[in-house]
Order: sequence, then C-alpha cells, then structure tokens
Amino acid sequence: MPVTDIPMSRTNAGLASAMRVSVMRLSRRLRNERDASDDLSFNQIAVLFTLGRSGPLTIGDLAAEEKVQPPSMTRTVNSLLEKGLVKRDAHETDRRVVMISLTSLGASVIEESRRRKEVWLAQRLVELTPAQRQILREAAPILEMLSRV
Amino acid sequence: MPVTDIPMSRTNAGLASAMRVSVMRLSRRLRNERDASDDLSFNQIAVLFTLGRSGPLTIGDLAAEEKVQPPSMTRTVNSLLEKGLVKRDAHETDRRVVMISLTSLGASVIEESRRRKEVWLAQRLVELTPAQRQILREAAPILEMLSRV
DNA sequence: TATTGTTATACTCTATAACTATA
DNA sequence: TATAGTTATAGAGTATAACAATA
Repeated sequence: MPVTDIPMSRTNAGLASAMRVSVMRLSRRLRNERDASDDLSFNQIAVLFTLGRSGPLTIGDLAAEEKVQPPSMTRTVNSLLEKGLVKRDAHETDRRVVMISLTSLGASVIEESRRRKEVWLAQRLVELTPAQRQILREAAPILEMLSRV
Repeated sequence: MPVTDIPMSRTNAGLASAMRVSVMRLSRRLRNERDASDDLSFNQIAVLFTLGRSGPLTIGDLAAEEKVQPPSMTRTVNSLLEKGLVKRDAHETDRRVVMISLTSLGASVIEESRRRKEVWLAQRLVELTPAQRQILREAAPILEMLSRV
C-alpha cells in the first residue's frame, strides 16, 4: 500500500498539519482586524481580553497568564487604570490581594474589537456556498472541544 | 417569528461569532505549545515565522509586516544574525536592498515549533470520533479560503 | 530627488532586587 | 516565616531624527 496514494489529510498527522496551518492563518488574519485608532500596546490589549475571558483576576494571576513578572503587570494595570479600562477591588478575605476587573468602558473596548472581527468574518462567510457554511457550523463546536483541557 | 427560535449559528452573524471564538481559542492554545527553552523574544519568533511563510524579505518588508519601524527591525534582525538563525544577502539588482532569509538553523527552529503544535493537535484529534475528524477534514480547506484576501 | 537601510539619542517596557503589608 | 504587591534601578526594545549609499 503506497503511502503516496494517501492524501495528507487522510492521516491524523496530516489532518493536524492542515488544521494547524488553517487555524493559525485565520487567527492571524482576524487579529489584524483590530481598531488602529486605539493607543493600546499589545500587552495592554492582551490583559483586557484575558479579563474579558476569565473575569476578575489578581495581579499575580494576570502576570502568570501573560508570562510577565508581577512588577511589569503592576505597570500595565496602572496604565489601564489611568485610561479607565479596568478597576481595582479588595479581595473578600485576603487583604494582600487586589482583584482587577474590566470597567464598562474596558468591556466596550474588547466588545468593539470582537465586533470588528465578526463583521470581517461575516463578510467572508457570505462568499461561501451554503454547503461550505454548513460544514463550518458543524466544525465550530469541534474546534471548541479541541481547546478544552 | 420569534428570534429566540433561531440558534445563533444558523445565521451568518451567529456563525461568524462561533467561528471567531473557536478559532481564536484554538490558536491561543496552539501558540502556547512553544518550546520554553528558546531564549527568543516574541518579535524575534514572529520574524522567523514570517520568513518561513513568505521566503526571503527585505528589512522594510519585515518592518511593515511586523508593524515596527525599520530601525527596530534592523536591531531584531541583527540579534537573529548573531544567533545564526537568519542570513543577509545582496539584492540581485538593487544594491540598497538587503534580503533576509532563514538559515538552516533558523528553519529548524520554526520546524520544531510547528512539530510541537502538531503533536499536541494530533493527540487531541485521536480523542474525536471518525465522523468529527471527517468534518474537520472538510473544514480545513474552507478555513484556508477565508484567510485569502 | 527619492528610496533603503543604519546610526544616534531618547523614551518606554520589562526584569531583578529590595521593601511594605498581610496571612 | 511565607505570600501579594509595589517601588527602585538597570537593561532591553522601540521610535524619531539625522545620515550614508544607491537608484
């Protein structure tokens, strides 16, 4: 049984390769659909999105998530505080800890970013055939499953 | 006709939302599967991957692609030169231009990173049903199409 | 005269070490 | 004594401006 008769995507390794390429490429394209007018650094944006996904987090949690040291996260959070995008709250029981969460303004910033991505994506989706869109409808929850640890 | 009877993913906007979430989440998970032992900065890695995707590029091309200024790209490229991951070559006709390309060492670095992503992904794929894998096989080329401008 | 890339300089970001407050 | 976070200081990264080489 000659290997050359088996298309790449018929094997699990081949499918993994095809999925890596297509998912990483599309995510790169989506990430570029961000609002150019905002004056936020890459890490500032990353912190907002992390808070949007995970809800309120401590400085230490945020530092670990973004893979920076706590003093750097203190600075990043302070700049977001000055812009009114996040707020600080005391921890319920442990007074050493500071809980960081999105303000309504901060939430609107990431919502706007999501909206821009979806507008771009929706425009590309109407160019597909109904059959192709149907495949993506079935694929979306499977992609979600892959991300779950 | 009550809107609540229409599942989100039945509409194009709903499908766009589902695709944005699942693709961005999976890409984030894949990006985290990088080799922790390498001492490369985020932008240094980004340059290597860009060269791996696009082939040899000029300093100016790289700067535009990574959205940094040319002097910054000169520095980043110099650090990659010192590590032996990229090389400089004269342009065929325009002697102002410098072509930057991957060395075999640089190519092996990104190949290793891709391999790690695909090993992780392949492990997740075997946990799916054959029918689910079949859907992904059909979805991969469609995701590719969406990325094309 | 315009374009590509580098050098000079200042500013921003991040890290390590030391410190404060709390557990 | 250990942990969460901040402040102080130094190093790395990035930008703007000025410059050199080439088109």
